[in-house]
Amino acid sequence: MKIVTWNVNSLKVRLPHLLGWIEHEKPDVVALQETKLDDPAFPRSALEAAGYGIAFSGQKTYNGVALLSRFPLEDVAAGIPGYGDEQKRVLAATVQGVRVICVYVPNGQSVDSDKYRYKLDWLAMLTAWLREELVRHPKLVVLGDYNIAPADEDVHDPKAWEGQVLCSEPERAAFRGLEALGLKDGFRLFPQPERSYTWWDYRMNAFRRKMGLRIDHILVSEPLAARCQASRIDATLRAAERPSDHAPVILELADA
DNA sequence: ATGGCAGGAAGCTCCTGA
Repeated sequence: MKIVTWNVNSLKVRLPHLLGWIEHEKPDVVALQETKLDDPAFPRSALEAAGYGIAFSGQKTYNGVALLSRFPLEDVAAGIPGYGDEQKRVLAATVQGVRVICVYVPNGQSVDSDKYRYKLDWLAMLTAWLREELVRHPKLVVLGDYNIAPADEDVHDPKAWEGQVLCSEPERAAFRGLEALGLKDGFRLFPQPERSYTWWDYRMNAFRRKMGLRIDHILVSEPLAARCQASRIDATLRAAERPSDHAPVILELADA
């Protein structure tokens, strides 16, 4: 099973990119973030015509998550239970016996902002929920835009980013807290090229200058880690016309 | 110290992203 995550930064704008890419890459499961579409505007027919079952939880202008799957999406659920968050950032479904949770972690804006506080609170709620989910669903994948670069090797200029949002120690501690639940960073299960990033600022020719961060991740529970065969970032789309500022991350899982 | 770029909604500018 090939599973991917991609922050599309507007599904309306990126639908042609997505359709072309899934036709070429043929993923089985796709987790999308920042669809920025209210549910009635979701491009349902185009994605169904491409051969995917779909689930989505969207809102106008901001946030919005979706799951596409070539296999049936079962037990679809949006949001973190018991957490009254109006922002559409979480969508879960079971695919082929694997619980798949798509997450769009808050950005945080800057470490001295209210949004940073919200980000850390949100991550604490996510972690508490996933601890329970792992009991119910030992085969668990949590993938999406985490808005956290877990280590200095995930940052093009660690000195410049030290202590900044996306790289700050409390955010990294929250990421380690997820790992402490038994979740593994799927990308790092395999040798990877240096300067592997998933996001590059639109400004200052950051992509061409390889000034990126690795902030999109696919975490897998231990039973699934044993089934992982490969993982990579596909940066080709970042060089396209009107690109998303994020690149897809791909994980290949052996059949059970 | 600031802006750079992009998308969306609104409406001739601002908010958010990361």
